[in-house]
Amino acid sequence: MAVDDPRAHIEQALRKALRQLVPASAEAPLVLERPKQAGHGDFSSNVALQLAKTLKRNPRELAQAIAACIEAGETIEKPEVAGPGFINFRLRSATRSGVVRQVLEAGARYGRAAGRRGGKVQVEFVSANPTGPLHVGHGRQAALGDALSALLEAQGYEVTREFYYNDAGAQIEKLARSVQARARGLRPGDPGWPEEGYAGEYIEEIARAFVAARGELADLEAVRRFAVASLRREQDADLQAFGVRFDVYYLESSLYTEGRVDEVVRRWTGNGKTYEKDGALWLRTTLYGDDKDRVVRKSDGGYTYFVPDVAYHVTKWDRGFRKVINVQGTDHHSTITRVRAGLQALDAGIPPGYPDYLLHSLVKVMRGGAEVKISKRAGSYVTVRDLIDWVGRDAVRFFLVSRKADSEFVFDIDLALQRTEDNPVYYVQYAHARVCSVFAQWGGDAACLPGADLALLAGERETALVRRLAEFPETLAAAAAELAPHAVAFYLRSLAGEFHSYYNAERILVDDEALRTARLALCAAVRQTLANGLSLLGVSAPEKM
RNA sequence: GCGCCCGUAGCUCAGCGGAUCAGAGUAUUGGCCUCCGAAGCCAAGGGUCGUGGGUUCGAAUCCCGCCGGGCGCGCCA
Repeated sequence: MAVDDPRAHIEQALRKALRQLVPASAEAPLVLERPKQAGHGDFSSNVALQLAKTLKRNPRELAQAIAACIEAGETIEKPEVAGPGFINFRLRSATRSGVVRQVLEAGARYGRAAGRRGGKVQVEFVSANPTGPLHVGHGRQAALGDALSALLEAQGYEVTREFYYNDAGAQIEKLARSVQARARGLRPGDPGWPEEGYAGEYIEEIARAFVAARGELADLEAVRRFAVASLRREQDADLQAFGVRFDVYYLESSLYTEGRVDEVVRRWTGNGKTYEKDGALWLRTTLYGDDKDRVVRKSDGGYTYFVPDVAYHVTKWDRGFRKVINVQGTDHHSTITRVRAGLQALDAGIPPGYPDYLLHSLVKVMRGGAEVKISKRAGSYVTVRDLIDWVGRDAVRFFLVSRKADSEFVFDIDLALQRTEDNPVYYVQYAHARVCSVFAQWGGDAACLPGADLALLAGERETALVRRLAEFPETLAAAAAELAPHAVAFYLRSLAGEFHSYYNAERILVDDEALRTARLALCAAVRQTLANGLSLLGVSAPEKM
């Protein structure tokens, strides 16, 4: 019986060879890579290249010496030396295809880091002000944040998804005044229209609803409550339609009412980290890498926004989150240094790199060859709801998470509208539906699949598929560690592509029972892996399309 | 001006703590359904990896300069 973990097997063999040959360097770190080219085997080690310099030996000869120490067995073939000194390992086909059985046994758990405890993690994302509907930038954040959360859960973390609601402050004040003015019949730009008021149509809708509910227009506080409640409802409905749920909604106003903002300032001052200048209170953030000190309390007595921001992060720490990831737009990157500095200045033992950030570039929406400007204040922007209505939730989620977070995103509405079938999500979903269709056609009992003779899966395309399946767990681990959910989308694209090729080249439901069973087992493993990956991205895995 | 990020095929983008990548999709062109779903497959053309240096046995990948683009540089949030 071949081993279940070929990587560990090869590492052991390699380590043993090193101890024999170069005892002094035998404990050097071993990195086994997956060669990109199929001809280079299943695993590759560059250890000879790494050691060549310190040992002052020819890398290729060293590699050959190491390879000569490793014998072929039932798990691997005899390793080969290639290029400047790589040692390439090729698995026996039964070893390689053993992953099929692992997938079938693990089911929905395949790809997850079994038995690992990562501790508590909080992922904060979206955190939109309740001053308007969610725009496509929020959509990107929702897709990224939710996928990242799922990835971290798969790595054994206990994840809390959190939405920080700014329900206090000037933006909300502006919202209330805008609604009030609108209800009084004013339009944006009219004399008496509030400074930088919100001009979107939703303001008028809220104003009409407020009047219809017989609200007292002169009561600005009542208008504020009504407008905030109304927009929160709308945002919640949009998020629900997007398939994103939050565990905690944290209200900024509670930081004030619970005295947490004052407490932060007291501690800074008590630690001697503040000073008075020009009638304001300043924090010495330059002690922690900021390029200038920051105002804490303005000369008018109010706090600057970053104080509640720090107070909020203190609650994260106090709630026991030692790992926190904030998903935000790159336009917020300057706040990173400030928030971290504010936390440092508390002398509370919070590490300098706390919290982590996943920053994403803005989404540029193109329509009719022109950019649609995204701006809350302008009021004319594409909303998450628009995107969902146009191309469907699955396509929006997959698309928005298919790109590196820090690359600028061009979302072509016309393309999405006219050619939805070009969206890569359908390609992946189609592979899943195809497998389902094969099984429907077959109509047999899937219980026989785990007993399939997997050594029969030795064809070129079967080898490629099986290798790809084996990469899934490490792909997820890397994506989680690098905060890079897009890697999952690219992986699924590749897996689906290899399945489509296989499907077109080979018939699954052949007459030979043993071969048919083996191929069905492979298909079942592909289906399971596709479903697991899509699930992480919040995308459905349909049986029919 | 300063800081961070980004320049890879016509277009949209992967690859980037060196070596075993010049890559994917799309678009263009040509093939493949009497046979498990053609929303698919196979094949072809298409790029000095912005540019100029540097380090190395080896650079799309690391370092520096320049050019081009994005985002920040408030006693706004």
